[in-house]
Amino acid sequence: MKIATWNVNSVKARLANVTGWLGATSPDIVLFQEIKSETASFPTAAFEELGYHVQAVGQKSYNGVALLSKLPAEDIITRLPGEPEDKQARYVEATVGGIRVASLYLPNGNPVGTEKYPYKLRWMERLRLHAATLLESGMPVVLGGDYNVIPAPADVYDPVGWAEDALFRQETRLKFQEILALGYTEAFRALHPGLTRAYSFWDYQAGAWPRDMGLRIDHFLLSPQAADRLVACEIDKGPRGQEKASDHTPVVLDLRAPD
DNA sequence: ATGGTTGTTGGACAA
Repeated sequence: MKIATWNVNSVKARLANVTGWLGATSPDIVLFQEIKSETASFPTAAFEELGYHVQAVGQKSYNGVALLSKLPAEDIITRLPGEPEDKQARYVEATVGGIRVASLYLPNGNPVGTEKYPYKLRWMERLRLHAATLLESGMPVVLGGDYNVIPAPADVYDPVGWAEDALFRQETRLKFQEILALGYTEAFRALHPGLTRAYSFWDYQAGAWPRDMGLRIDHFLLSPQAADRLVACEIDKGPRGQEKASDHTPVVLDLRAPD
């Protein structure tokens, strides 16, 4: 079972790149972030033609997530619990093929010192509480998406320069570690300990892509029942080098079939 | 080098 996560930075501006990659790669489940589309205007038909069921959760201009699946999605939720007044479209979760899977777009949090950073930390605490609840089900759980978290110095081209950024500062990394401490496995690092320059995002500015000035901020967190089935987790840098690329590139998880 | 780029939208904001 292949599951891909990809911050596409506008699904409409990226439609040719995205459908081309899906046609070639054919993941069973696809998690999008930053669709930048209202739910009603999401290009559902283009993905149905590729054989996917489509769950899109959008808003005007910003944010937005989607979950595509070759098998039907059941028991869908479209909000992260815990702050009902939060209307930002950042979360969708469903059961597909016996796996509880989420597409999440964690707040960026910059600039630190504005309301954006405490919002990020509150959102992370809500995710921690919900992730704990999900473990109680005993189902395999896969939480994939753009976490806007650089977990460790090896995951950023310039750790000193990024020390106080909302994606890397100590408080952010500790909160991410608290989620892992519940019993979740970060799939890519578990399979590639010590690997450097394995990035999933390169800014559009200042030649970040040709200079390989990247960040690893797109992750899969796996419950123990999902981690037991972990086969592979790879970053596909191909799409980032294409014309009209997103600033993120897809990460692909592979889980073996249950015993 | 107080810069640079992309997307939504139709100016300013988010990343």
